[in-house]
Amino acid sequence: MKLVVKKKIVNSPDNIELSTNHQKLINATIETIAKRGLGETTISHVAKKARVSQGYANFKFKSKENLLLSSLQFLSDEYKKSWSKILEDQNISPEERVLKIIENDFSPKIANRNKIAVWFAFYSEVKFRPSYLSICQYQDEIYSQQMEKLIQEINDKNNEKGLQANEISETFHSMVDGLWQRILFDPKNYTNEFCKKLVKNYFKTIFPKNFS
Amino acid sequence: MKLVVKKKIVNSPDNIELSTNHQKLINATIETIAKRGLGETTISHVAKKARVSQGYANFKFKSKENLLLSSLQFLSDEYKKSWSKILEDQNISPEERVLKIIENDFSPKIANRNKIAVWFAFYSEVKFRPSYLSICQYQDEIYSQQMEKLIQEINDKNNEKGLQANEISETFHSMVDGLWQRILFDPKNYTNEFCKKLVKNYFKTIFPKNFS
DNA sequence: ATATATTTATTGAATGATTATTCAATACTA
DNA sequence: TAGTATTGAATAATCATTCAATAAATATAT
Repeated sequence: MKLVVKKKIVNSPDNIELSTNHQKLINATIETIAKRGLGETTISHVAKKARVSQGYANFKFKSKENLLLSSLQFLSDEYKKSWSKILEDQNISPEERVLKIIENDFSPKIANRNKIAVWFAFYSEVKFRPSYLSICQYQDEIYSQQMEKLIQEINDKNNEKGLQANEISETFHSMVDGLWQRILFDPKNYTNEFCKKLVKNYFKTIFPKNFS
Repeated sequence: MKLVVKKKIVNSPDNIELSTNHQKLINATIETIAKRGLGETTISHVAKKARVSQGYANFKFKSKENLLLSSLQFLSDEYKKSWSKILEDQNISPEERVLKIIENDFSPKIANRNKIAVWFAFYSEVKFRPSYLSICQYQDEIYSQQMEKLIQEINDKNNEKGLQANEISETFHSMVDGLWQRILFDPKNYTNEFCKKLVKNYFKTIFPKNFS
């Protein structure tokens, strides 16, 4: 009756057919939220998209809430992995590293309207669900810490403006969050390239010698 | 059975007892979203908080959707009024105007965790409800336009960095949105004063001569 | 190998709770 | 008295969750 596919192969978010049911359901959840919003996301929609029964989805994740939480965790891990790679890369100057982080933050894989809509769906619940908040906070915190360290390195070489690394890092971080929001609201004007340019220009203003 | 209060007096969001039923319901909606989130906001909760019957809330606004929309419009108008006042004020330099706008954007009345949570509740639906999007877009657009004009004035006097007014204005706008988000996530570290400082320092960096 | 037993994975229909919406009945006002 | 404002109980729809039934996979015995 049911299409039988090979199981337990890989987590491949892009190829739903090759994933485990666990991963299929998480991907389907993210796609459903991107398409309909959190409020209109039902177990039934998700199960249909993942090609499993409604009952199974609930059984596998114990509750809808747990499925949503797992999906947020997946998104967060995915993002973290992408910039961790940049930080692990050794032979590279802090300036280049900053530029690569900007490229990553506004790459189409990260900063597209679907993904951002999903992030905002979870953000909007952060005040009411401590479990969502802690995932988002944790991510923010390590990102901020790493970024501050990086900026400190640049600052040590060449700090004309007398600004603290912490301030620059917070400002940068806020800018990125704000620009993501603007991609959601007004993707025509806020293209990924335009956003990158704005952020790069911010660094040029702060460190004219380092970012030409 | 029901407490009778004087009607049709004033729109006073802070004193629910003195408002019209229309305004009472809008205030109650905003308070309920702030307390429980959009997903857990029911007509029944709102009606209870506004001290009217559930049926009446629906009758008055024709639908829940319409009540939510009216509440978003109210929030948007409230914000717009506060900065329009600053723009209308004549005898004032563009620099002072910018500073006043920053003060306003991070005043406790505007940038508190409850209000921001409500904004984010609506933001999260913007991709799926064109009516929400158009209210948010319209607000953003006029804010951006006015801000750009203001920065152009400053730029004309003293543009060391060779940056375009448009770019500075977009950067500023993104920073404000991003900082609001951070007040929601991490109010301990992102106090209103800290946010103001970050934004003011941005202007100092761009226009060192104008913002001392 | 083949048949059978046991365990695990998956289904889908039933349940019960929640909730927007309707509307006839009632209270209030002029 | 007529008209308007407001109620609250009934309705119908939606949905998360449960669970007995079935299918598939694996182990065991022949």
